[in-house]
Amino acid sequence: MRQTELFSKTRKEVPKDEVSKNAKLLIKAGFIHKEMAGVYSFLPLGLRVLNKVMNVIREEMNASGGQEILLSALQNKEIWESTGRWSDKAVDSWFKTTLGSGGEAGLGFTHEEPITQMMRDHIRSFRDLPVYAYQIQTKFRNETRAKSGLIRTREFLMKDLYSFSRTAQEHDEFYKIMQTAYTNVFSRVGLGPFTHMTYASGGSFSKYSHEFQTVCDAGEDTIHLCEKCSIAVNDEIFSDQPVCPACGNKNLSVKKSVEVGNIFSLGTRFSEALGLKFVDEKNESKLVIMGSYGIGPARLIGTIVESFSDEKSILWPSAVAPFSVHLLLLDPSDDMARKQAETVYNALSAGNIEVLFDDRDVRAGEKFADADLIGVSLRVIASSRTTKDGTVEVLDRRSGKHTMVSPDTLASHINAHL
RNA sequence: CGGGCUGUAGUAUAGCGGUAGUAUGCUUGCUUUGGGAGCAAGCGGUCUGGGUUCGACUCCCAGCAGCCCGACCA
Repeated sequence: MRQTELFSKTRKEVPKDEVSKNAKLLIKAGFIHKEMAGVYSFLPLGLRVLNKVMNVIREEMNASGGQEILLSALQNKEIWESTGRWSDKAVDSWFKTTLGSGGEAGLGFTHEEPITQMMRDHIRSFRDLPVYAYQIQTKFRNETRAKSGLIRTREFLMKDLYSFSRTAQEHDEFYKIMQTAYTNVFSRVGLGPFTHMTYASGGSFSKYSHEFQTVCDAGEDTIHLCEKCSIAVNDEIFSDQPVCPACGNKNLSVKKSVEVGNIFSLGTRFSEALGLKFVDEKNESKLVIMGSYGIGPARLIGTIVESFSDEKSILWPSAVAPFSVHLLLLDPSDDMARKQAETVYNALSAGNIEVLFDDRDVRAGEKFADADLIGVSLRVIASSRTTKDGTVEVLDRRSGKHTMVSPDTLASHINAHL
């Protein structure tokens, strides 16, 4: 993509109402737009990152047997009444709205109820199970205090997968598959080294659940981490579970962290309330065993920025970078340099390498500053200097190494560094 | 939801009960061209509603919005 055609702008100063590093940088670099407190829109650059994150998640969910669906955001009050979760006392973060016809509807903050209800149409026999369905969809939670940029918002995307199993054993097997899938997701988006499976409260569903917590100063959670096992215990249950659940280590270190994912065993809480049953091999009617598994893709982006940036620049992990290469043309008025840059741009694009081409008529300093901010790790520079011997300069921001590369071998050089 | 703070050009800030200033941005021109360059001219502003006052951006009240601390986070 040519930067002259990118409508979003970088800015030198950030609006004073942003405090968190992730929101500051993402707004400064033109990835997101703040709509109101706790509500952000995605601009072209931000959407590219979001799509990459969502595709990583999709690939892992699909590989685990998940089938993608899309449930409605508007929620039927009656279904929620049958599980006791419609009242504002039970759930204080509901956004509710009045229908033109006079009734009430809610904007979904999660989807256990509607999917359980829906599955009654599709699950009858043990032959129909197990079922694993997921969606990536907008959730609404009326947080009394949004904060931390993309980490805690009122409207946010969530990948939520729901599992429907015949037996507790079948459920447990899938639960472990999800643990692996989640580990893969966080590892692929670059957060693996800082992300730890964490024992946590099961909320209203069960005694315990598992969270995936990324150690990060911007986090709102506190965990007790076993450095040996990379497993942690959430502070909320630490009094019940004061040692590492895997090795019994008592020397756990206290860390601030962001909850980037969680997985719950739901048992029959929802299948019972909504009557989701199946007939087993012996013609006996049984309740379906359920689980739910969530990841917030936008929160994940916020956490990635918190983890891989300084005050002036982002450095995206390559799997989620908006582009693979940022091509800078430094002397746009030099015909030779422009021609070289155009040739490189066309060649890389033809080789299916995603290139952001800074073809703007602005000074080198501004291009460098913007490129640092936007955060693509591989930078290719064409200028009146590089036309002299026909090579272009490649900077790998991760290592800080500059290399002069001939345009013929550029594509393979880049593929080797992605 | 309790407590606190703040609303001045697109953005960031200053100031004052009496014609609102600076930086940045944007427009135009000239000069520049490997780290947000320089000069010149121009564009653009007091959250909303009441009150006090001869006069309110400034003081008072309310509303709305935003931020911070705490509580909450299924």
